[in-house]
Amino acid sequence: MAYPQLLLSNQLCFRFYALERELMAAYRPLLTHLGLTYSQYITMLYLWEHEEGTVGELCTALSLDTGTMSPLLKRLETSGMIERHRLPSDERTVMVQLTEKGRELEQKAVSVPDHIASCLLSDDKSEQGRRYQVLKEMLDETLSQLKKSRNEREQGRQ
Amino acid sequence: MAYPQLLLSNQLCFRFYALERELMAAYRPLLTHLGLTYSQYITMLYLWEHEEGTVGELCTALSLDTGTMSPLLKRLETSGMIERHRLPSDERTVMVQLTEKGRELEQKAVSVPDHIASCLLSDDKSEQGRRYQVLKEMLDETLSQLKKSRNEREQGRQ
DNA sequence: CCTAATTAAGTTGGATACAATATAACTGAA
DNA sequence: TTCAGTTATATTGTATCCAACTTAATTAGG
Repeated sequence: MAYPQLLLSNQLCFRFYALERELMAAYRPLLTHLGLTYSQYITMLYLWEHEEGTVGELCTALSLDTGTMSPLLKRLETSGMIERHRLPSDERTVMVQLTEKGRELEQKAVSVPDHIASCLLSDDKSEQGRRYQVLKEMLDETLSQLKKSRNEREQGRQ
Repeated sequence: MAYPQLLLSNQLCFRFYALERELMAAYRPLLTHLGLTYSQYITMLYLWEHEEGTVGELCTALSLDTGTMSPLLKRLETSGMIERHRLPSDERTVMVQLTEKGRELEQKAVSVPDHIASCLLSDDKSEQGRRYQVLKEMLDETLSQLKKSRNEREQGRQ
């Protein structure tokens, strides 16, 4: 091969790409049991934490586009987990709120993180907690660096 | 909040999810310039490395389903990057090969990894290489652990 | 030799993602 | 006051993803 930087096995990014899908595969059976997809699940995580939020706040918190969020919320509403109401003070803004059914789902979701953790951690549990923490920090750093690069890129285009 | 394990900010998985999409956003303008999406790009990476491969080999190498791969290859064929031929020795198997146009695209792709690296690394370049290596290893470990868990899960179901 | 099981790709259907566009509501400057 | 610009959300179009199913070809057991 003429270009070692083009080898799949050398690529950090392919690891992220593959890992993300493998993670989703780990979540899928657990979340299917709750009647959720992963993006619906993190939307519910936000709502369990904040009780309510506008579409814009959800988009910002989950780094998702309205083109993803709007139909997703429509499906969550159809399945009875949330309600949507336009604010009387500003009819453009849509407030998303948990229904009783949506609130109750939290109980069934409590075991999900532990189950996922057991898929992520090796049988040898020693040192795992610390590695977990180090990995978290590296991901945060990488993510903020990527966002910084994107901002600079988008500034440059204007 | 009653359940700290359900806080978005505590979740390792949400970091992976967000990071993967931020990475794709970094690739998008570069790859659009080549007329590729990310999954088409890694398909080309495989082919630049191996010159050819069956649909099954590509699915295995990229951890993708035929339901993703078949239409993707159809689009790469339409855009003139690859050709597909069924093997005379086994008419079920489809061999994917680079066209001349597909081969030539490699030259234009050479700069992509460096560009992405510059988005990933902070301005302070000291120690970055080592951290990069540590991160790679942690991702590999995590990925193989996830695959192991999935195998055990699928074994258990049979 | 023949059919049942297996294998390799392709297709279909549902749900993301995101760019680009549309729509409706709000804001502000002349 | 009015309308040009902005803002918040929704919609449309293209491309993934994956589960489930289909089709065609090969293999293997009787």
